[in-house]
Parts: sequence; C-alpha cells; structure tokens
Amino acid sequence: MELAKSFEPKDIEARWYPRWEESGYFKAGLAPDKTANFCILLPPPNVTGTLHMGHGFNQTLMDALTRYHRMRGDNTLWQPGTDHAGIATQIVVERQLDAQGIPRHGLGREKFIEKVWEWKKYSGDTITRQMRRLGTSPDWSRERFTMDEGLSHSVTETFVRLFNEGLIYRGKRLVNWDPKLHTAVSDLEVVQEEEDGSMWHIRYPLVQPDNIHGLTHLTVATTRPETMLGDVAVMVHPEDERYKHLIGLKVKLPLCERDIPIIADEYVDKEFGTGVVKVTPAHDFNDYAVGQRHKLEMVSILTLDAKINEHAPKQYQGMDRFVARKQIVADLEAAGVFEKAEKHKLKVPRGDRTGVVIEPMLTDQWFVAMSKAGPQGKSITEQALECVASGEIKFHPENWVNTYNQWLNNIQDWCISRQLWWGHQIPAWYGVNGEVFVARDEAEARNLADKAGYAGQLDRDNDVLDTWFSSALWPFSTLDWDEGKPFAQQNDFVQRYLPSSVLVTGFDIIFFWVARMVMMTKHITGKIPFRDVYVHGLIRDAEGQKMSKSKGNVLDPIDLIDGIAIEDLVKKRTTGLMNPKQSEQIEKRTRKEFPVGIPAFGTDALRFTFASLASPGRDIKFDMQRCEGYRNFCNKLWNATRFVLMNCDGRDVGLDEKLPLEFSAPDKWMISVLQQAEAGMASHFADYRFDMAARTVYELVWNTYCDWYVELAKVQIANGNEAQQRATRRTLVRVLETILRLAHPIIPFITEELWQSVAPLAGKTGDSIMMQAYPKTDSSRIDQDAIAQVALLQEIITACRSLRSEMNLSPAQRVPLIISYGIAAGDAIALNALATYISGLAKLSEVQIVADLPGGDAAIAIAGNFKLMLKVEIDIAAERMRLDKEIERLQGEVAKTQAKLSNASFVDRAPAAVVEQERKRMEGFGATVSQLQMQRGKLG
RNA sequence: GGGCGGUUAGCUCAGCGGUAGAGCACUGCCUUCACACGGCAGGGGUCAGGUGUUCAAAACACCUACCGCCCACCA
Repeated sequence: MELAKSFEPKDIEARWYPRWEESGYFKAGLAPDKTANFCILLPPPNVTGTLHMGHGFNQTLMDALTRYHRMRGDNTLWQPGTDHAGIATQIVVERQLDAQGIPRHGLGREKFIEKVWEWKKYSGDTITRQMRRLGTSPDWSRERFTMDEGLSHSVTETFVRLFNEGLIYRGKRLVNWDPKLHTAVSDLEVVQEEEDGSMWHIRYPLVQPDNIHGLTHLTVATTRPETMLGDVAVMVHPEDERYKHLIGLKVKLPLCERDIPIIADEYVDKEFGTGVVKVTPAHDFNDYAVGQRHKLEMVSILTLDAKINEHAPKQYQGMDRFVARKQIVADLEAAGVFEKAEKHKLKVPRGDRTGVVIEPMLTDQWFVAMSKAGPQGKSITEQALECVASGEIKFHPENWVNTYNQWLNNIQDWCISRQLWWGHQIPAWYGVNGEVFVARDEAEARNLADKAGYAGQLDRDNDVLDTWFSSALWPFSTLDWDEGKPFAQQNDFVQRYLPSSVLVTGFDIIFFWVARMVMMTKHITGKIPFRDVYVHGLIRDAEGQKMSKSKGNVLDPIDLIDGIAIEDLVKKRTTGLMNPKQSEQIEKRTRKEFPVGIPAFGTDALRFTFASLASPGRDIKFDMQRCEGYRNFCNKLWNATRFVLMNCDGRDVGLDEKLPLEFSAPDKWMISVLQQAEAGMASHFADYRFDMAARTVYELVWNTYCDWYVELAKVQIANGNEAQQRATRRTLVRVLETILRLAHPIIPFITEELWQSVAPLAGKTGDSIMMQAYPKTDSSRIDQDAIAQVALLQEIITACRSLRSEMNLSPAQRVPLIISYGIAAGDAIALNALATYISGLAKLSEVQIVADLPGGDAAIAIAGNFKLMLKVEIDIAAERMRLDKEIERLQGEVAKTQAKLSNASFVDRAPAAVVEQERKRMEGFGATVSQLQMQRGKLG
C-alpha cells in the first residue's frame, strides 16, 4: 500500500473518527489496575448555535491533554456536555420566532419552551458534530445537558439546601434590570461603558429662607435628570461650610412640587459638582444605600419597560425614560430652575446581551448570600478563597489568582432569579398572603404549608435561575452526584473524578464560572472541583479584534478544516445580521482579506495552529498563514513517512533481534535527540505549554529528522554494510513511529493514518495509535559523544554549503573538498568516519583528508579545528572581500570575549564553567581568525 | 481610583540572568531519485526609553512613555 504523494486530510478524518468512537476508545475507563486518574470537564458550550474559534482552540488543548493522559495509561475522562444558556438561548429563539411573526407571549410559556427544546436539539447536535470534526475524544456516552433530569435534580437540591442554610434568600432589592428583556441580571452581566453625556445643573428652591448665606436654592448636578421625579431628599457633606446650616431644612422638588429634606451624609464629595446631591433611592445604587441609612421613602417612577409610571406627575406618565429626559430638561428651563448643562463623560451600564441601558429597579428577587457564614462557619466566598490560598487549587499562569481574589474580596450578593421562561424554574411556592415555601416539588411544598398552618392555594414562582447557577454545579452534577450521600458513598465516577485534574478555560469566565464552581462544589460536596485551572487567552482575528457576527470577522473552525469558497463565506458573514446595513462593508472586508476564500487545511493543521498559538497571554491573533505553515508541516511529516516506507517496507528493518546491528553516530544522535524531545514534551504538557510542545514536535520532525537524519540515513543506506543498513532502517522506522506517538495528542488524524503503516515495521502491534503508550524519555540513551560528532559533522557540512553558495556553485556540480586536520592527527580518524556523510550532504566529488592544505587559490572555511578547502576556480577579488568580511566579524567577537576575560571581576566572580566557556570561545575565534588571515595572506 | 498584561526582525510571536531566536514574508541558487505544501544559502534587530542591582540584563527592581484588558457606587 503506497501513500499518496501529498497529505489529503479529508478522507483520513472521515475514516478514523467513527472508528475511534465505535471502538469505544473515548470511554472513561474504570480499569481497576489503573491507579492514576485524569479528568477534564468540558466547559459546556451554549446551545445558542455553532462553535466558534474560541471553542475550537479551547477544545483542541483539552483534547491534546486527554489523549496525552490516555496514552500515558491514566484512567481518563473527558466529560462533555452543553449548557442551556438561559438568556442567550431564549434570545436566539425569540428572534427566530420574531422573524416568523410569532411573538413569544402570544405563544405562551409551554409552547415557547417546546420551541426552545427543538432548537436545543438542533444546536446541540451541531455542536457535537463540530467537536467530532475537530477530532475531540470526550466520553460521548456521558454527555450531559444542564437541563437534564439529573442535573436539574442537583439544581433543585442545591437551591433547597442553600435556602435551608439561610444562604439563599428572597427580597425586594435594587437590582440591575434589563428593560428590553424584562429581567433582572447579575452584576457580571452588566458592562460599564464610557460614553459622552451631560451633567445637568438644576436649582432646587429652598422652602425656608437661608438666614446665614442668603441662598435661595441649592443646585444639584445630575447625569440623569429624569430620575429627579423620584427624588426624596438632597444631601450635602455634614462638614460643608456652604451648606451645613441648611441641614434639616427642605427644598422644593421642581416639577413635582414636593418638599424634600436636606440631609447630611459623608458619602458626598464636597469637591465634586456643586457639593449637593439629589437622592433617588429607587433608581440609583448609591442613593439606595443612602436611603437605607436615612430610612428614606423609595419612590419608584419607572415601569418595568422603563417608562415613567403613575408615581410621577401626569404629564410624564407613559413616556419613555429618554423622551422624558428631554422633556424634563425643557420644562426645567421653562420653569427657570435650569442652570446649565456641561459635557460629561460617564459610565453607562448596559446589558451584555441586549446593549440597552440597564435600569436599577426595585423588584423582588432571589439572592445567594455570598458573605454570610454557612453551617461550616464560613461564607462560601471565604471557602472559595481558601481553596486557592492553600494551594489546593492552582492557577496557570499563576497571576490569575490576583484577579480571582480581587473579585471574591469585593463581591456582592448574587442575584440568581431571572424573569425568563427558559431555565430551571425556581423551586419556591407562594401562598396568597405571600407565604414562601421552598421545596423539591409541589407535594413537599404542600407539606411545608400544612405544617405552617396554611391550607390555601400554592403558586409556583414563575422565575428561572441564572444559567450560571447550574453551570456552577457542573463538576459534580455531571458525575451523577447523589445529594443524599456523603462522599465516601458516592458512585465510582465521583470517587475517581472529583476533583477533576484540570479546568481549561479562557479568562473571560473566571468570575462567571470558575469562581462559582469553586464556591458551589466546595460547599455542596466538600471537595474542590479541580486541582489546576489552566487559563488561556482569547482568539481574536488577525487584527486583534474580537470576532463577532456584527463585525463580520467570524471564522468557523470547520471552514478552516474543509475550506470555503469566497462567495459562501461572504454569504455566511452577511446573512442574519442584526443590522443589515453592515452587510456591504463586511463583504468588502471579507473579499479583501480572503480574495479566493479559504483553502482546506484539515483538522490536524488547525489543531497544530491552535496548540502553537497557546502561549501564555491575553489576546491570540489568529493568523491564517500560520495555519498554512502547519498544513505544510503535516505534508512534510507525510512525505517523510513516504520516504521511510519506500526505503523500509519489505526490507530488513531489524525486526529479527538475532541479526547484528551496527549503529552509527548519526543513528545514536537521532535517538539521543529523540529522548530530549520526549523529555520536553512531558514537561510542556505538565506546564500546559502547548506552544512549546508544538514547537518541540515541529523542530524534531522538520529540523532534526527530515533535514538531517533522513539525509544522513540516505548515505548510510547507500554505503553501509548489511548490519549498518539494518540499523539505519531500524532507526528510521522506530524513531518515526515514536514521533507519531509523540505528536498524536496534537495531530491525531495524520499520526493515526501513518502509524498504521509504520507500526508493523517498528514491531508494534495494536489497532490504534491512540491506545499506544506515550513515549517516555530514557536518559541512558542520550549519547553525548554521538551528539558532539554530529554537531561537528553539521558544522563542516554547513560550512561547505556556505562556500558553495558563495561561489555560486550549482547544486548539481560536485566538487572536491580537502580537509586539513592540522596538528591534531587523532582527529583524522574521526574525520574519516564522517567523510562519506560530508561528501553526500555537501555534494562533493571527493573528500581528501590531509595534514596541511596545499597551496593555490581556493575557497576556504574553518569548522572546528579543521580547515576546509573547496577546489574550485575562484574570483580572487571576491574571495578576498569575503575573507576580510569574515575576519572582521570574528575579530569583533574576539574583542568582545577578550574584554570579558580581561575583566578581573568577571573571572573571579562568574561561575567557572561560564569563564571556561568564554575562554574556549575566544580560543576558537582566535584560531579561526588566524587561519583565515593566513589564507588571506596567500591571496595577496 | 484599584489591579493585570503588552512594547523583541517587515508581520505574528517565543525567549525571561550567561554567544539575540522561530514561523511567515523577503533575496539568491536549485524541477537533486520523500516532499516546490520542497531543498540549500542569505539579508534583516542600540530587544519602547531611562535609572538601578549584578562579573554579566532583552530577561530582575524602580521610574517614564505609549497600547490594551479587568474590576470599582463620584452624583
């Protein structure tokens, strides 16, 4: 069976994935003989559509780890699943219904949820199909969804337990309200953006005359004049000389004609604005706190869709908040109490999903008490901080601990109720008089009600939980944790895989998800959710921009795998836009960036790209050219294998251990470098340095194996005796087989395909590379002598090739080389052993080894202790110049090392090895310079 | 206001105390019997600036400039 001339990934991928999956290779083993466990939780993708590049990146890294540990022989579980993503999914489905002219409310809750489940099926299937295309190897038989029965059970149990522990409570609080979605959102779902606005100065007339300073009014400054309709006081700093005598008096609230008190509060900054602040407790978080302190009334003046309500003067009722703002400013002006408007930059809170301005709104909501001590005597926040402080949970890179701690140390209670339809309905039932019964189901609620002496009707809370509430339970809910049992009595999977080994995630969800998993898992199970948190950067486009539909710069990982024609790409990017006006610009940009579309790179090339981009840092610019480079790399590996098979298949590759083997220095060198690469891979995987792992493989395959070893092996096969040829073929095959296993976690498809042909020649049996042992380094096979010999060989060959190139010799033209070993006659023997290699790789007609170079004009180079002379006609003037240049460069080096060595404190204080190294360098440079100068002298 | 990153070859980025590196791009030569998705040889950098620490700094410390991100209740 012969390999195709170049690597064509498509068929290979289509063939291997189903075979792996059907063979059950992805299944989490519970082999009793395996003691080490490895587990990764897939951050469940939202069922809002399809996977994007970020997922592809994240999943590639996890799959590499999973395959690595599986090959190492660990009991390995990669736990897959998807997230119902409450708000996000509801928005997607609503938008679809909208397009069909069906309003959500018209449909009714039950029907709507049916529609969402239909969508969930579609999206979930798409996601798992995409993951399969990426070659990921999670245990699909354990796939979970956050709204599965089992996981929903965990949600209810957790909610009830936290409620009973007093860690979940309900209350009327000021919360972030999204007037478009009609739901409360958490602090994290609000983004503060700096925008241009105005600061309006408004005069509030004093009710009583000011006998001391003779003021007639107080001027307040506000960025939101419409909220004045809900003002219940104005406040000043208690020590403010301008106003302190007015404290306790009243001002008249313009437009409303209410009298409101002047109060004193330290919160006021005397230097800012006018030093007088209006107080609107129902529509501002600061004012809410002030209101609490001063026991002020709360006047809510907005409806849930942010229109002015009945608590405001008639003329404003029903007006949208921004319309009302304009009207109010105009009315204030007319009333003569408007002083001025100044330009002002302010932070505007917007909903992260809708982009509309968030309104602080007084509503009944459920909260998790973040800082209240639970039954363990500590708050869940304290517990979460301790898990990291104690080192039980480690962040990689470490500095993310700061971010984590900082957030937890400033945390507010978590608003977990959402006024949505899609999600886990809150397990609380209400009596007609406001009685609250939190229970697992209605029967239990009834029971509680009976005990409390309430026999009336029970209505379940309509709200659902924040989607992150169920995500926070992911580490144990997916393992079928049984809330009724202690850890020791939990099932085998919990025993093995809680905590999991590592969480692989982007830094954007440290707060949303990572911290909350730690809090909830620790509180409910007593265990940490994972030992390591590997935090990676976020994939951006080639310009560093976030990829988003509205920017039209989204790339689909599948399009990089299969390729996509430009017309299709344009269509994909311009359909379904929220703002169709962007279409033209997006099309223009897309055509400019991808004039001919995207070629098919294949999964392996994409995965290799992801791995090599995984350097620690924040932004990762995705450059398609890199992908192309790694596609080329795959092709290189493919062709190297082709070469090996052409030379070894059907030949004696040393399978018979009784036959003699004669290993050369290059063979031993290759095996040595392989050991070093194996050690490198182990440490790179341990450190989550996928970039380094990819680089190690790249260099091993391309620079070491292909560029040097294969070329040297050609010489050995052509010139060696039987035992040497056998050893060469054996080394070629076995090193290649090992390389394939080393690379498999990153590039699974090509390595599997090639391994099938290479493995038998290497004496390996097995159905799949993914079930083979991962190569482990054996330092006893590192041969320093061979390494030194090949280094010299490379130096000589490179020097010859440089000379050839400088002489403008055609690669086909074979010329004679003379090497002088000078005074060290012993080196002649070593040289003799290398002569055939030099001749072969430097395209020489012959290699003469002599004590001293003959006279005559020729091209000269120095390598190690040897002088090399190419016997060719030379342009004497050019050769003089070349030598002068080289001498000059080397003299610079000599001067530099000389300066170092003549520095007494360097010689005294630097480690001896460093000094010795410098000395050697200088000697080397010095010797080379004098040799070259001699030659230069001959040229006159 | 607090915190965290970044600034290294034209581009994208490694390196994070001991001779400035890779990939891509660029130049020259080559259809050499694995690979033109290739081979060989090259050009290209006062490692943002400054001050320290050190025998030695791209790397460590401090400061400055610019870029970026996260958190935070200045109306």
